[in-house]
Amino acid sequence: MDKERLIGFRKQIIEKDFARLNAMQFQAVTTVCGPLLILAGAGSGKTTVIVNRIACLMKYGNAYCSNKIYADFTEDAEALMLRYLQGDASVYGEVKGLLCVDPPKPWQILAITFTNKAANELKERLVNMLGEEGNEIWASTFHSACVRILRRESDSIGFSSHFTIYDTDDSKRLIRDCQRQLNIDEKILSQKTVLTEISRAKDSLIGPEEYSTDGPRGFDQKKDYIKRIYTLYQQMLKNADAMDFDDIIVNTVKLLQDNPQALDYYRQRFRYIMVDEYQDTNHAQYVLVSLLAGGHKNICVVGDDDQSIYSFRGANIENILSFEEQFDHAVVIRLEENYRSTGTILDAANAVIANNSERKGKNLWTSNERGEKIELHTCADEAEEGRFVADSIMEKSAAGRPFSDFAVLYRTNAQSNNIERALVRSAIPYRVIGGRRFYERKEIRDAVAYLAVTVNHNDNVRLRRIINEPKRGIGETTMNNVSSIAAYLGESMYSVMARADEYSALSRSAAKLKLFTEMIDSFSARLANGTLAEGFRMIMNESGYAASLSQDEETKEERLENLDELYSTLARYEQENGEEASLEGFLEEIALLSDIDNYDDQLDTVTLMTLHSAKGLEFPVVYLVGMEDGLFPSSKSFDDPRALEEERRLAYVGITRAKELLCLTKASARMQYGKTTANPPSLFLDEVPAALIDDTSPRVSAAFGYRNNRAGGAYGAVYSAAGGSRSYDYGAERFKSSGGFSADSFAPKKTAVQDAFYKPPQKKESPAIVALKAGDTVRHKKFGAGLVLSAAPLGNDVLLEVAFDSCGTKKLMQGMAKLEKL
DNA sequence: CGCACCACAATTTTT
DNA sequence: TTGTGGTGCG
Repeated sequence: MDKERLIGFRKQIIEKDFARLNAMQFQAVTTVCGPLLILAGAGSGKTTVIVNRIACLMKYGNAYCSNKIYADFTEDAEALMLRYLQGDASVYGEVKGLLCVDPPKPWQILAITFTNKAANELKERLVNMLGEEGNEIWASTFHSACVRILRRESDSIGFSSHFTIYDTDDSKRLIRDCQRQLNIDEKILSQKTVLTEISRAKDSLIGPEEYSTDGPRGFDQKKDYIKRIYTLYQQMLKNADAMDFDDIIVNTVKLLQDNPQALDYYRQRFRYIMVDEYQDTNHAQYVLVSLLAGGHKNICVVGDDDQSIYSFRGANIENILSFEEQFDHAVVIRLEENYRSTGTILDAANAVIANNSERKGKNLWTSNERGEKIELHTCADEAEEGRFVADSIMEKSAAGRPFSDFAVLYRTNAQSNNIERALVRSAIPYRVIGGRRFYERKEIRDAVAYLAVTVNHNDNVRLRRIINEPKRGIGETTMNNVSSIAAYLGESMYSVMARADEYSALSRSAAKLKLFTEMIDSFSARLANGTLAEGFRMIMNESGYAASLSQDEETKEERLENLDELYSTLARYEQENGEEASLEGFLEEIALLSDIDNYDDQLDTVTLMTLHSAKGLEFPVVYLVGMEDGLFPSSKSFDDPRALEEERRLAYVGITRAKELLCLTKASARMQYGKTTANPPSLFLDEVPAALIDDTSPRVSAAFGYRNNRAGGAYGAVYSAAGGSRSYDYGAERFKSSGGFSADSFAPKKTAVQDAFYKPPQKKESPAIVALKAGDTVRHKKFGAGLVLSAAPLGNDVLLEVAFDSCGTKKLMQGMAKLEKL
């Protein structure tokens, strides 16, 4: 009937449905046809837009930008629409046909993020909004989406469907093996160089054959070496039925390029594609996205060129800068209203980033209040910097902020040390994200290697890793012999080991080798009998690995606890996946897992992490420490303007993490690599308008140094008495998994039967908090005896002020401090 | 083959 | 300062 009226109604209904969005967000949500670039400034509600855009697609298809109508527009229909418009949701089922134009099935939507955490959050929000249908949307990382595709299409790419994924550490080992096999000295060419060079080549979709040996001045010997290593490396991966992270993308691209049916299938399948953090994509990922979007052309990318901080890893900022040239008829929408930070913080961020030239240009604004000035504090050295931060946190926490409000961000992981030390002294609960990650720990990698070899006997890198761990008297030479024989016969190392007695070169260790493969065989065979977690326990016990860990008194507790953690992760995985659970599946999941994925914002602790890890997060109070030239910006960026711009983007990321308060600190002198250096103030400090800064540094010229104004400097004086305690383990203690994987039960009795060894972890009860009041005397593990001056309840804990005989008055959280009442 | 000792290097790292 | 990896001896 009246087409215009129907379309008008439709638009009104959609507008009402998304009325919570601002104008730009609304546009971004409803522009669903064709290429779209959403430039989303920090804190501009990017995730909200992504979630709502998908919801909009599911509910209305492309109704907002289409004139199609699939139903008769009767008077009844008009009445229904009116009712719906007035808020009567019960008629949705009846009006749906009128509102919706070609809605996609949930599995036709592909939403790509960079971290598992982001993917899971997205999924969760989609399920909240759309119900169970949300679960069927492909919301995943580049890597897991590609793995899914590759496993399905494994026949056509020459891998098995259960190929192994090698992470950076595995890759490094393999590179080392290749280098040794080719007799290329690591002094001439470091593994690191080779690895980044190969990775860079893969990012650019350059295979070993095409890899050029030409440098700027013709033939380049190093490049020739790299080409040879690259070739062998790929061969070895293939033999091990393994792919590294880059291969996962590269092989998917290859599959789509070489296999028209596959390309066609996935183009049909993914009608709508969204890519988050587009500024971080590399060339291979760009090609992948273009291939997939080549059919429907419904490609929406979201990103912020000002937050591109991963170019050192191959991210290509050009992808986002020239999106409009790469995708015809692309629409660009800018989200510039910031909902996160105070005006002051935002002004600072804008002022800093304005110094960059390689950018799309964008000006964030906010209607939030101005807020407080940005605090700048100069400290004498890094220890004082830590104390300043700890003290400031203590003060604000006493005023009622939970510890989870605070984040301390730094340029390099090494900087966490001083901060940790100071936080421990004040008994402030904290956790460090990144640094040495859980899955990078030796015992975890070993344990995982056992599982990997049990599942895939051809996993040579992992096989070599555990063959002599614990000691089985099988060394490098033996394994090299095995490897040569295997290469010569074209068989796997594992099968050569299983028949070791047939080869004279292996005669001396044949028995040991056979014993090992028989053990692994028996693991594989028995794995089907019980739960995976039990299987893990069995493997750890019978391989002797768990027992070997308990040999070292120094480290056994922590390491066994880490095994506990892995056991729990496996048990949890099993619980979540039920029938579907498999060891292969578990290994894949953890191969694609990162540290930030485990970041739990529910815990009431201060968070310490690098600026890089902080991207995507926000905190009410942010400390940006080490604002010094040479540290941040890093000295390595001094002679490269592009690198310096990336550092500046990093500063921008850091500043925009803060919601309410931002505090910048620097130290006049800092111990780096065992030497004390004096770094000038960071270039970026000058770029923040002075009017936004409140400088609380001690009022003596920093040039005179720490010694000269010790007496006058507030912190120098207060803290000079606080020396002493070197150990700083109890702050972290709280975050170790507790109890269960009892160290004692791992006593090295190798013959005893398994069961006694590896007990699944159990929760330890937290010690009851004894009521303390002013006047009580207490004993502290490190500080000794002291008198309680005050006790004030704070959250679930009690803030104590204690005068210690040995080191003066300290503020402590009772729950953290393990005090003994005397 | 295993262990002890010394040399050396050392941003950032979503997968 | 920290951690890793190579070398050389028993």
